[in-house]
Amino acid sequence: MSLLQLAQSLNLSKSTVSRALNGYADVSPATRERVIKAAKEMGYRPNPLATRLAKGKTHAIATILPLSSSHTFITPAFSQLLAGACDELSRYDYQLLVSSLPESVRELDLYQNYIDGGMADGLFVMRTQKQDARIQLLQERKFPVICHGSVDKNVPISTIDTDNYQAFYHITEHYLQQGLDKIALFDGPQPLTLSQQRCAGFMGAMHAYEQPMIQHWMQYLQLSEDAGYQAAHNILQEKERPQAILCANDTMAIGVISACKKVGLRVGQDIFVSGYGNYDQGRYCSPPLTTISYDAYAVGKMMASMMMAQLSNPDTEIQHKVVETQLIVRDS
Amino acid sequence: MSLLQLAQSLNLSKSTVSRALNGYADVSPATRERVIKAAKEMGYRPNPLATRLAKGKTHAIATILPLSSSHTFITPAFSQLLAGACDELSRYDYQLLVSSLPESVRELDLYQNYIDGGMADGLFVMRTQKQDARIQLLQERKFPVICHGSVDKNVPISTIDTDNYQAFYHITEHYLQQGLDKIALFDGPQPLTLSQQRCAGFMGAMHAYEQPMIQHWMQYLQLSEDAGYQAAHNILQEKERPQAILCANDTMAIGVISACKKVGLRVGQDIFVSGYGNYDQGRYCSPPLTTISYDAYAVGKMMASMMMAQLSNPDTEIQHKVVETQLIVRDS
DNA sequence: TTGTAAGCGTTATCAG
DNA sequence: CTGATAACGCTTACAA
Repeated sequence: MSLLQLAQSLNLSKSTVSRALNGYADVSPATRERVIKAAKEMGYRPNPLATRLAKGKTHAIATILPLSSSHTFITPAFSQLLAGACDELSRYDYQLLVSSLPESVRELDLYQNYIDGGMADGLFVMRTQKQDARIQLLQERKFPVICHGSVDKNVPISTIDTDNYQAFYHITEHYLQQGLDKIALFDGPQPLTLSQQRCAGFMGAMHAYEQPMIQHWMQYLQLSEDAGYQAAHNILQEKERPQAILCANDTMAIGVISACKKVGLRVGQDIFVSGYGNYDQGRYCSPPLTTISYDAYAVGKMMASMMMAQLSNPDTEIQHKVVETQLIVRDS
Repeated sequence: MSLLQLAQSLNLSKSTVSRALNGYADVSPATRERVIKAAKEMGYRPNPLATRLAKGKTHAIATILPLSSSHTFITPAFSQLLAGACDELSRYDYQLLVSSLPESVRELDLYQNYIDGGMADGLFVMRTQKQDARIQLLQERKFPVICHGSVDKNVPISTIDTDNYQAFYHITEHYLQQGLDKIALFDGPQPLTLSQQRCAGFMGAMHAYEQPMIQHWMQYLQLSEDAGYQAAHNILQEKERPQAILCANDTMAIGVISACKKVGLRVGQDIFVSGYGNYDQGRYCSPPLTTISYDAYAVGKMMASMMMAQLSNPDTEIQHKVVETQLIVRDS
């Protein structure tokens, strides 16, 4: 059932029917009613492909999964974020296009594809980096983007992120106030802006409390259990060991806890460990993990609505949203 | 840069250029080479919307997230599955369309939308039910579908699922062989085919070992921690209590373990608990959870390739793939 | 208020 | 082998 068929069955032209259906003003109430009624009866559905071709909009926002080759898959936080984005987009009749990065494809090529491929009206970029080639590319081409993670001040792209600095300042302070001042930081991969902010938060607190920092206790690691295990295992061999280890996410913290147990330390007594993200795995590990929590679903929704705002009005002001985090103190 | 522009710059017609680019035979090698070279130089990219409109194919497969209103979000298994599907689809230049079910929308309406909305060439249906209205709808309209979960024998739709019967037969047998014969089954929601198969597997083993089953120890529950906790808490009040509780997934099992601890039972000694899915949360809970594992990423890939097969040839035989599971015995 | 006709960027059918 | 020309189904000036 196409627009043409519907129009013919009503003895009207395609344009009139189109206008009636799309709520344009210049169509008589009587006609409009007739059209709408017929459309409903005959079960007419506009072909979205045709609409989009005509309008030059795809009504889709794409995001590239940070996964699969590394076999780490989606973190719980990311899947909540996806759900939030999905829900919000659907309110605007937009779709979420999820694509993965196949082994054989270079990441930038995939972005390039989206830029001049016309498959999406905008892109969500996750986990920004300090000198992010993706951002640079997208911005040069003026492709609509919302980032999860910061970008350079002079780059006119809207972003959203948790308050990484504040979160790590806070948790550092938490341990310091308990008299634990020998603290290690197992940060995320160095290029990520979130890692740098967390590091800054940690150092900020250490400075404020006039605590010395031990260089090789501050490490940039992969966000994996294994990386956490290895690094902790190494450090804990030394004569002097930290009283607390702050990890960049819960997964890494789980690995650190294993290493602590391995060398006979009681987590929550001899040594303390914290994570980030408030994943299930941390809630149920032993001892339950002290962590930093935030509402990833809400972040996803926000990314979607920021995107919609930008698409509907390209002059929308750039904004950098900062999301509150919450320290969840458990037994670790 | 459109096809027309490219053609003009080469003094050729659109059709010739199109044919050259799409690898049709009836174009001279010289021309083809010239066209391909120019296309590359000028950075020509076909507009996918136009291609799809002309071809009548969207090159997208949709799936509807089982989530968000319930705020349970995506299970780890499901996100791995998504990643697998995504990866495989991309090899065929297909996209994965992820949509959620907004609060205000009826599930069937959303499916209806996909059927006559022309937004996707096929649909992945997850967690089939016994009398599944979605399946019925899709099948009536002959919409291409691959199901995760069984369907009625006479319904001509391809499916893939883990071997639920076998898995639960096996784990039941595992406990029985250890002399634990008072076993409870906390199954998933009754309408799900997977619940019924697991129940059958459990009963099969109990029969084979000539063990009586206790009716009210066999319950259909939500796949949530809370449901597990409540149900276990109730049952454990009674004078006679089970020696083992088989749960429909790891999340539920976590709840059951909490309840056991609450009433002072030592899991792994006084009572045993198992899950399904091999989620992280089970690997790290205390004691580590005995569970049933399978390769969800591979399942996703398979669903994608089954879909591709069906789309490329509608006469492809219906198949029902069964995926092996693996019993992972830990301390619970 | 309605209709005509020209796009949107491809593919596909037929002549030549 | 190549080129018109008509789809695909919709939107949108511009006329009437």
